[in-house]
Amino acid sequence: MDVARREVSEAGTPVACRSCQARHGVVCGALSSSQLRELGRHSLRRKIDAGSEIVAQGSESSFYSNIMRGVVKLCKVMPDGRQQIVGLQFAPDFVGRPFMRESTLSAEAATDAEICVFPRNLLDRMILETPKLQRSLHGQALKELDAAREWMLTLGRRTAEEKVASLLYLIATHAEPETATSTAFDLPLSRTEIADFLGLTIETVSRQLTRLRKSGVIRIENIRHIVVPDMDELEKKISA
Amino acid sequence: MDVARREVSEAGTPVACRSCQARHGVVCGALSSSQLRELGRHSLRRKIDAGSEIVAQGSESSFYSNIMRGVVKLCKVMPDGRQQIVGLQFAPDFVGRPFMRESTLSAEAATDAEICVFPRNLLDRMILETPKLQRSLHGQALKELDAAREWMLTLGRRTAEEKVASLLYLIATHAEPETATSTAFDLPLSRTEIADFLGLTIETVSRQLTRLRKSGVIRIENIRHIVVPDMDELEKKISA
DNA sequence: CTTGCGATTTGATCCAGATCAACTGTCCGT
DNA sequence: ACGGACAGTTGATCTGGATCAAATCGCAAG
Repeated sequence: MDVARREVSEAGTPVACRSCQARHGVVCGALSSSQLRELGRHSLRRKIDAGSEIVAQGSESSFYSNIMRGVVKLCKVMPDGRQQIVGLQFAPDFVGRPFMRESTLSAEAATDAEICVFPRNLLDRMILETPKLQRSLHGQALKELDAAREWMLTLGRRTAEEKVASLLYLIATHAEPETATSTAFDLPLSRTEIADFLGLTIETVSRQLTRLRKSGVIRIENIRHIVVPDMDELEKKISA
Repeated sequence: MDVARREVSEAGTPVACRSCQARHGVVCGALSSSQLRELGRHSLRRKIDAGSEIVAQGSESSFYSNIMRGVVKLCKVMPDGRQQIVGLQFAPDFVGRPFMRESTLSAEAATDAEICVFPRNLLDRMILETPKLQRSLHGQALKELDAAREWMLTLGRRTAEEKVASLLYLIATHAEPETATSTAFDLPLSRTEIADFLGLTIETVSRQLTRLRKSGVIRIENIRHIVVPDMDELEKKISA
């Protein structure tokens, strides 16, 4: 038994995979102690710089991960370069597409992040053996599906101002308490990324942001930090 | 044993739920004979007219269904009436949202359809008891998630012409062989529904359709029937 | 402190798609 | 055959957001 693992067990915390340790994600929470130990033996905690790719679109990835800290964006790009962010993931979400070899999208760290990486083969086997894990991942897939469909409404039918308000609301709601209260938070995305998430250009994102600022719904403390004095006012801007 | 069920067993086909019979969906294919018999005892085959609602947005539905025939559209509507279709489902897809009481979207028959309806409680129990079923539904959820994200790219980044071409391609690819070859098919959606799926107005849908017709990519045999002489040409219009 | 460079904001103009308004089927029921 | 009610098409015009073009900000390197 190596040092890192012994430390965890001896500390009295539940035996966890070596790299996730106490911070259980969608995966670790559904495993038995022995599975956790086995997964831990083959997993690796990795720091990822903002902007670097975790999985490339069209590639065959041989691993899955759990987000331990930070924000991950899921992107699709067209051959001519047009880009659409199709999802944001926060700790402790699972990143990967079970039951499919090739990824149809890329996963990229939006902020500096830490992820727990484990081998695809091993987890695929565990999913088959562990109904509770299957259930857990099924649950996350359904949650992501709900979010994707909600965003389809935003993309297809909301105005630019409503789109920007929707994004701010999403971030305010999902950002980690460490970096945010419900009324102030750091934007994990650049203006370009916001535009690619909302199906807009950076110019209209910028304009709508100053519009919301001038109407008193938000304060822009600095380029990445937003204060929302009254969440109800923000919610009204979404008109839903 | 009632007549309908005896007929099925005696015909030598695998014992199936009474109403689905030989046409197994995502659910029936994953159950044991005895489960199939139990589910069959509590399920009901229903004919649904085009346009009528299967599940209402915001309601607590006490049943799930399997599509046996026809096309079902999943809709979201905003308080002011703006509407977005967030998915199309074809036989033998499963309709419902496991693990959640209240539906965040409505499911409505786009064409005349037949569905196999079964009680929520019973299926929820079976999911818990039957890893294979969980796996099957997990698979469908992931498939829908992929489709939703692909459509997010369409909604956010494609032009009106590309959107309409994307829709035609989707229908050509998914329509049932009975009503379609790869190059000719019936549209399961009205112009209004197409507009609500693509985030456009009916007028631009109509204009882009005649544009595609005039450029020779499609023929409009009648308002609901499309012929695609060369699928590659259609695919080019999607630019992806 | 200055310079340089990428990110953001702001301004001026353009245009794809929305809106408004006829017009044309098509399919009823009488 | 006729009329009326929809569903779809086509045309004219308008506009929200895109595009093009400068500022301005922020910040790291010298």
